[in-house]
Amino acid sequence: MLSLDALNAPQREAVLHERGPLVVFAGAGSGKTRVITYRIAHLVGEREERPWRVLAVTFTNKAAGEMRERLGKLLPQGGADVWVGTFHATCAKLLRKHAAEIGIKSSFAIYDEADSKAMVARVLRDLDIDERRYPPKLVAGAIERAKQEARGPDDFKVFDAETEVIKRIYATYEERMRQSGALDFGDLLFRLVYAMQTNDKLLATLQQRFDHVLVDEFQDTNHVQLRLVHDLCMQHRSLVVVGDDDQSIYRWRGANRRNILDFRDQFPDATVIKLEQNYRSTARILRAAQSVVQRNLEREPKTLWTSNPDGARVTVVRCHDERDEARLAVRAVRDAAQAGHALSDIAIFYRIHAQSRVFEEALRAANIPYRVVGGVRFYDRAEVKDVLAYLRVLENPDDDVSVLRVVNTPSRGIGKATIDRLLDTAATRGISVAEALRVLRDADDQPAALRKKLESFLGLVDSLRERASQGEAPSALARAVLDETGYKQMLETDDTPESDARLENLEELVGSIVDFEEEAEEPTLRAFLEIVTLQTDVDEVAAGDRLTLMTVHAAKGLEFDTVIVAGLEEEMFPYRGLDPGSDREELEEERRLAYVAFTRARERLVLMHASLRHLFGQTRINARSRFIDEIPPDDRHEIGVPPPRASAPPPPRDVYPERDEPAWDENPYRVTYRNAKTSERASGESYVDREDTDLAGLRLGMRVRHAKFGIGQVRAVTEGHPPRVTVTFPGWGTKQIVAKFLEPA
DNA sequence: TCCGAATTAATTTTT
DNA sequence: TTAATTCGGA
Repeated sequence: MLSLDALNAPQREAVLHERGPLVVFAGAGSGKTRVITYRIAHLVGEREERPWRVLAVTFTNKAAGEMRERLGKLLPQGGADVWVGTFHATCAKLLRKHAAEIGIKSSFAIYDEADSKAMVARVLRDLDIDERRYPPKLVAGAIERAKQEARGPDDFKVFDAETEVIKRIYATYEERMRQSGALDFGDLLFRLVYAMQTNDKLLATLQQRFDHVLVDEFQDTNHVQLRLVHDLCMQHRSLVVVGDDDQSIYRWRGANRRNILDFRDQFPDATVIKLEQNYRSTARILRAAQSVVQRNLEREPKTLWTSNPDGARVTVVRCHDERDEARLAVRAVRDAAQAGHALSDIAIFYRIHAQSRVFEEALRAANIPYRVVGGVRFYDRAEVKDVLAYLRVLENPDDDVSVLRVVNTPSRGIGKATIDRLLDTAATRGISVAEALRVLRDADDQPAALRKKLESFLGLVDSLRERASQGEAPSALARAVLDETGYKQMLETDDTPESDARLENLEELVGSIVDFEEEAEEPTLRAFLEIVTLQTDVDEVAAGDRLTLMTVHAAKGLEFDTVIVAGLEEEMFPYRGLDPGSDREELEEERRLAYVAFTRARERLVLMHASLRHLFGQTRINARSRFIDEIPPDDRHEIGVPPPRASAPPPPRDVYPERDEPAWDENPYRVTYRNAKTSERASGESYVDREDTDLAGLRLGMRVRHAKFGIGQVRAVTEGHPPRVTVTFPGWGTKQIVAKFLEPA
């Protein structure tokens, strides 16, 4: 008997919910995963639903893994049969199962973003389109977005000459993908949705397939994902979606918050449950987070509360620059550790990866062990991708992107000229690159030396493929690739520190294949390749007691005793990119991001901002983030270096003594702001801080005149060659202006 | 074909 | 600033 004692009233209601669609708005730390796992346990354990007819979808492999683990505890038997997986893995599974009806090979390769980009580049070449006018990255992005909106090449939205060209590229791209027997990430979802839409029999089959569908992080779904979920559950209409519109931080990846906000329009008979009790954070931290996100206009009304104690006030630390910030962060870490927090329960968050370096240096100097989450992923490393490309070619000879990747790696004298000839042959005859290789090898009009090189490459791949088809283990094949293609030798000959690291990575790759063979139900090469592309995050082994450094995005779903958020300055967080779109939506997403960041903290929240910051080789001076001032003054206390004076020279070095510093909480520079300006800015009227630091003769907040744009207000000053200033002009928006074109007004 | 200099661009990144 | 990509010359 499953005990529901651990659940509160709304949680229990969601778990026991009987019929029809249900949307659960689950605030941060309100126990949403618990609701999903208990509900599944209840369905299978109490209501005797068949586990293999229950589908739970997540976004990340990590979330899926956690769910499966928690389910295993609640449901000792049957838990393993429940379908728990990411959108992509679930679709891949269904696509392989129904490949014949859909008209694809069940051995399809899965292309990641880099592979798609390579494919676009190739199409560009075939169509003789300038790469600089149509950067592959941009075009691949457009195609990806189209697929997220369930639009094929024929439905691609065209509104100018450029999109017309992209549409053409898209069509050819699709053709080449088919030829290569490959599906990209977008295809995994779109092809299934499309197949259901065009094939009634398949639709009927799949609608029968699951009795219950549950979706986690529903606020992050995009259009196809909604369609997929909708189509899969229409028969039984047992759909439970769980999410938090305030934690929707992937709009730029196609996520549409409307999916959760308007769920009741899509499913008019939907039940709505809100989980508003937070079990994670102190009341003060929760208030801080809420007061920021509450300023957003479009959100589902809800108020989180907690029975946890008030806790300490949020610490706001003013720093001189990013190095000072790192130094003070180290102090905050030590202080938290002294208060009994394990390093593994402390994290430093930043808005962009570029901020991590200074922290790494400071932590290394301070001898504090840390790990950086994100950055280059294991399976994205060039050498790993190379070896995987060989393996993919063994599995699927027509995988053009992989063939092109390995054909001259290591170098075997098959250079650009030859590859051009290969691509031309493939394009004119409508065959794959692998087939074109054979054609050229057998062509009498080709130089004998070239034909010999091609023959040796083909012979190598064919013999490996032969071994693969004889059932040789994936790990043995990987070793064979390393030894027989000369890849390993190439690295050994190199004998640089980098090549050593690469060899180590390849050893690790082989090791991971061995692990896979021991654990997987079906230890085939195909299964391994699928896992590798769909599972981009390799779970690092529990690496001891370490501090965590990561972006706020990466922090979603995690929690720590102490959270330090760095770089809380205007332009930085809220971040504003190159052309400052003063988009309301963008600012609201930044606010949600801050909400996510703050709500990760259980006990201590430290917010840091620097008066001056070096970024991308420039010096920027920005006011501290409006998000700080949006926190109720009673819930924060402010420490750190004194604010710079107007026109003051840069503070002398000895203002920041390295030694003999007073303890963290008796900092003599402690200042508290509770003046009129705070409330003025809180209402969004002004970006101007009390700081009057100047640069290039222009000061923050100053009114300036520009010949074309008229009078505006200085929002940021950026040192460099030439110095630039960010100015907001009423009616023109925010512009970056070279300082000499401005004069004080 | 390959290497090093020049040029360019720069959030966030679940799969 | 840095890192990736492109370009030009040997």
